[in-house]
Amino acid sequence: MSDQEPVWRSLGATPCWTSESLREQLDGGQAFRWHLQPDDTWLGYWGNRIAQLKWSKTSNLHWQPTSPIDDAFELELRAYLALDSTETCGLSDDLPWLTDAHLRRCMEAFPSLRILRQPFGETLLGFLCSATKQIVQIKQMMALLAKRHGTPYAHTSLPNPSISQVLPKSHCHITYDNDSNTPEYKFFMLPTWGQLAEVSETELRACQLGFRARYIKGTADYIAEHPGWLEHTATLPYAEAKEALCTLPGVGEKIADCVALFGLGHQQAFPVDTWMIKAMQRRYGLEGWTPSQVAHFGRVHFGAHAGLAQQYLFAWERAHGGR
DNA sequence: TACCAGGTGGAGT
DNA sequence: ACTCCACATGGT
Repeated sequence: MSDQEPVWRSLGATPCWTSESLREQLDGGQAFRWHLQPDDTWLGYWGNRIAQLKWSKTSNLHWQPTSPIDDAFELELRAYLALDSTETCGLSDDLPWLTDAHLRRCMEAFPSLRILRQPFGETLLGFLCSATKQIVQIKQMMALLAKRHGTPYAHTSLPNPSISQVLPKSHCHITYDNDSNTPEYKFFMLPTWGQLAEVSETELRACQLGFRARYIKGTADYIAEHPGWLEHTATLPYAEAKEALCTLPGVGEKIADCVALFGLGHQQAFPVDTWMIKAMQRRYGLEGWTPSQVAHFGRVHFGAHAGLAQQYLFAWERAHGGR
């Protein structure tokens, strides 16, 4: 299987996509489990899936599974990437770009940017790790948590063997067959909250979590003591889900909004981090506003899809640094 | 070397 | 209610 010619499957026409939009969607702070490979393909993990994505101007977006394909895989990928959402060429009618010149500029810079639909539990884990950390470091924490405390995927090879040569050792476990000396790779899912409850805080700290280890341990214990909490919270409307999330240790308004938006699909959530404070100062004149006030402004000004607007502003601000 | 990173919780006004 | 600060660690 490992020396088989890879077969790329088309995901169909995706208007106005760019490689920058795809990078921003996969690796711009929504998810922490997508890795750009030297051959310009993306390797990503979510739930019990691993997939590779490839974009080019001529052939648009293609993918290949890395586990045996089943009928549900492509549908799950399309749902995860929100390919069926209604944005066309970035100028979604859901957002007030007609009357907001800065928003329009951001949307034109990242056409077709979308909000991922990630599994709830792993979104919660990712953003519990996110406090005062850079995205590259959060990705490293996720990789370590998966490798040390997650469940290995059943298969041991990738369809594209060239990628295997350069995978960071922190992402996978490599063994060599005794006779042929061919490498075999093990890849790992993130630990579930049930699995995390069995891990000591000391072991968590060893995954470079720092003070966040206490929050993750506390959250794992809370969920273990409240069976069905995840499933129930996933059924709640935005305000109630956010309130429930904020009862967890280490989850305040910002992380609750990130989890509500990226993990529960609540499009009106408007997470406010340090970048968003800067953006709203510079671009909207909100000097001296508290994060809570900025979040309220965002939901009112941008409306039902405030979360998508927030992601455009976030992408723009990071791309333009101090300027 | 400082300063910053997709913050939160607790203590002291 | 608001301000200040500890909390760990690595990137720039």
